[in-house]
Amino acid sequence: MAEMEDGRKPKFRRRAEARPDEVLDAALDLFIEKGFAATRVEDIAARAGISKGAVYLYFPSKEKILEGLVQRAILPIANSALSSLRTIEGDPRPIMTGVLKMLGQRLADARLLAIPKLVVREVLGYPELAQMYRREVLDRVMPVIEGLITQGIAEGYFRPVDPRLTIRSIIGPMMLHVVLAEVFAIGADVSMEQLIDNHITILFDGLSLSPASR
Amino acid sequence: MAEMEDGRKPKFRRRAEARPDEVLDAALDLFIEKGFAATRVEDIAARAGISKGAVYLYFPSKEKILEGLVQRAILPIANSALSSLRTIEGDPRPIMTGVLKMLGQRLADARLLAIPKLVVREVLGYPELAQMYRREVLDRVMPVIEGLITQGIAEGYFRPVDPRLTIRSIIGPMMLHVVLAEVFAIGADVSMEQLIDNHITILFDGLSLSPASR
Amino acid sequence: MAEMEDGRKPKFRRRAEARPDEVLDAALDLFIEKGFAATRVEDIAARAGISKGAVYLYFPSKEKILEGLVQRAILPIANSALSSLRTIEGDPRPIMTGVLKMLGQRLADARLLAIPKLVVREVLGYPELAQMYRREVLDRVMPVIEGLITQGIAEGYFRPVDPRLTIRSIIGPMMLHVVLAEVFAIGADVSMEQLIDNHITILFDGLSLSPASR
Amino acid sequence: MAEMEDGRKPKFRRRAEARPDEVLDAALDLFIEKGFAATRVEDIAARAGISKGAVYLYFPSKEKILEGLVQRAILPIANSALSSLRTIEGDPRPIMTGVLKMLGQRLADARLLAIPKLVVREVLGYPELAQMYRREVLDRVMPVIEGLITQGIAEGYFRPVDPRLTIRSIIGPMMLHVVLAEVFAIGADVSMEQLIDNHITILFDGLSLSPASR
DNA sequence: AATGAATGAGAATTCATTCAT
DNA sequence: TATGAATGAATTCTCATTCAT
Repeated sequence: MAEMEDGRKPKFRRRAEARPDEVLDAALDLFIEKGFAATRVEDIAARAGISKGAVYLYFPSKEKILEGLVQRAILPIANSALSSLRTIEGDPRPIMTGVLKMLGQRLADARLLAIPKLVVREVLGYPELAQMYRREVLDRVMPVIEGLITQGIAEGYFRPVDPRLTIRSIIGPMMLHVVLAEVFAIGADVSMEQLIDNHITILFDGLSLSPASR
Repeated sequence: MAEMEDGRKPKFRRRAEARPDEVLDAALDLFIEKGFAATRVEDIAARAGISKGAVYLYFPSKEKILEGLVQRAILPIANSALSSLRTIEGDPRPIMTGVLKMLGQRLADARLLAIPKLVVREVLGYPELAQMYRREVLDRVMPVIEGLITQGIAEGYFRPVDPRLTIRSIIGPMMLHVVLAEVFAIGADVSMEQLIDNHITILFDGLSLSPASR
Repeated sequence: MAEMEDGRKPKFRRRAEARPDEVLDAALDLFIEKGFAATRVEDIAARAGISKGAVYLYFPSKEKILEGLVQRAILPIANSALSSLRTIEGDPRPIMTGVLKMLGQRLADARLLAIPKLVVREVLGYPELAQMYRREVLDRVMPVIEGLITQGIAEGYFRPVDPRLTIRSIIGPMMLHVVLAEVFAIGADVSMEQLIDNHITILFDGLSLSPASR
Repeated sequence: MAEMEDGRKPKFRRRAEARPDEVLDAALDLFIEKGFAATRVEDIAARAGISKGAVYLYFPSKEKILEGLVQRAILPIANSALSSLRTIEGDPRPIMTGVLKMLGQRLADARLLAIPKLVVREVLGYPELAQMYRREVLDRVMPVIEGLITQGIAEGYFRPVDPRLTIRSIIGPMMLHVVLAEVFAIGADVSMEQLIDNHITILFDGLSLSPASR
């Protein structure tokens, strides 16, 4: 399509409105692979198929690429099903189960997972990244789950636990699973689905065998 | 020499064998504060009260300081009460509760927590760090907890869950709590004790209100 | 096309031959403001209201813009009243006074003054600029003034001074005034007119109070 | 002295307290020759006989080298004979003549002259340089000369001229001479001494031939 | 003629590591 | 042992210039 008759690669590709996104894609790959600090702007450029200078046409600094990456990832979350979730009457457990499975799917997508990983890794150098992530993602998602808990308690489905703390009991296991797998290569053979199934049982009904079933 | 007539601090610890440890202490402080990459060897030296060159008398490279830090932190864990824990007969729940509280205490100690944080953050650049941490810490601690679960199931205290997955349900909430607090400044007002209490209830008895208590 | 229904400025001067001049105008403004090195070709283009690429249609390099600027400023000087000044008989002092006042006026015009300032500032990088300025301006103007001096001496109006050196005594004060004001912000409240009046008195009659007037 | 037995150049030269000065010397040479912008830090290092990195041991930035250069040049001026000049009674003309000759000598020293040249050339980019030079040099020197004029007027030696303007008539010619010679290569064959002699005549007694001497 | 995306050489600065003392 | 001056590779960012459209 862009090949030239004489076989040379076209040196310029103009009016590429997709460029910033291509840069972000390249950067994400490399940040995942080597981390932010260890990735050179030149590497990003090379992977995006453009020159070093061209990167600076779209992003004023390497740091802004990181920011752009987080921003781009965050946008769709605002519109996600999750954040618009408003529980109606009735048992919140099926909904909560659904939410967990959805989160599980997202965490299984490497390019989606890469963003919070980046944020966590780079928080010391770029604390505003974590603030942004918190504001746009956590502050939207966590209240929804807390709402489910609160409602479940009010309607007599759940024990009178502290919703803010309970959210950690709900999500934490998935997070630990990711950390073990990604950082320590532990449990790579275990699927997120299995984990969620096992976890939901414990979460809702407890680890203890009820005296009745003994 | 130690006369201090001139008012300067006497140079105690000449040829002190504690030097490497002082370097590690200094490094730990700085790695916590600014991260590995952003910490200069000169900063470490300054905080340790020695010269830049002297650091290299004890550690052949900056990277080896990081390694030394993890190694030093890991040693006592091998000998810790936890890893030598062998459950006797009977209900494993009190023991498990004790283990969680002990972990909670450790996570509350910034200098102890700093090590896994470092490992997580630097895993891309120094994967051998994570391997070491896994081998020395996780591979010792996790089987103990898994053992408790397995035993609990065998003795009829616990539901027949998957022990390897269940460990994530047990520890995960504490980890998420740490991440939320440390990275996103969420829930700084919540104490680890409160979290553990809330979590233990759910963990053992489930979120659901048992039909009996309704 | 020139309808302006959309409210945008119509692009008058299509293919205008005035373009190079507009580029020079823009460049002069910016060179005055920030200096040659600190001015980007893109800035010049923006101020000239054209694209970066278009600048290169008129000037093959940034350096040639500088050259063009000096050249353009120099042309009218060759044809100026000054250079065609041929002293007639009689007292050269009124003429010399007139010349000084004219120079004073020119130095007060920022855009005119900018050219020698540029030449002086950029002489190290572009010595040919200084040569050009010398050839076209100084080598035309200085002999005229020297001629006035020589004639004044010959006709008995002036002391038998060295005309080549004396020209420095005539023009120097004005130049120092400009440097003090422009570079060091000294004497911004003093007008060139005042300076010239004060200077002419001294120049013609000396600082010393004549014995007669004592 | 520093030669090694095997003939290799010594790589390190330690505890050189003269280093900053050597860097400034090297920088001055290069700034004179090529200007500030066109001089690379690496060039300075090479000429100072050290590595690029070593320059940054002594100066935190290229800009600070420039600043240091001006600062170093300025220091002795505060203690110079000129600034401590306090006229006693009597004819100020011999003193003024002496001052002019002293200034003339200074302007003839290329390394001394280089500083104000630098300041003038770089004022746009580093206006604080000009402020410093003004504060430390001009604001000390100019009042002294103005004082001479004022005193000369008060004691009846000088015409009632404006001292602030007259200082331009006194110094300006020397400055123009320098500019013509340095920038435009005009009058390289004329010595500063000749200029001063010619100028002093005009300055004190005027260009005009007094009617008496006609 | 005109555009502006793209290039790439170049320069300042940093810092882990070395080594003369 | 200890120092800290010195090194130099590495990296970010800039901008004059080119050229496909």
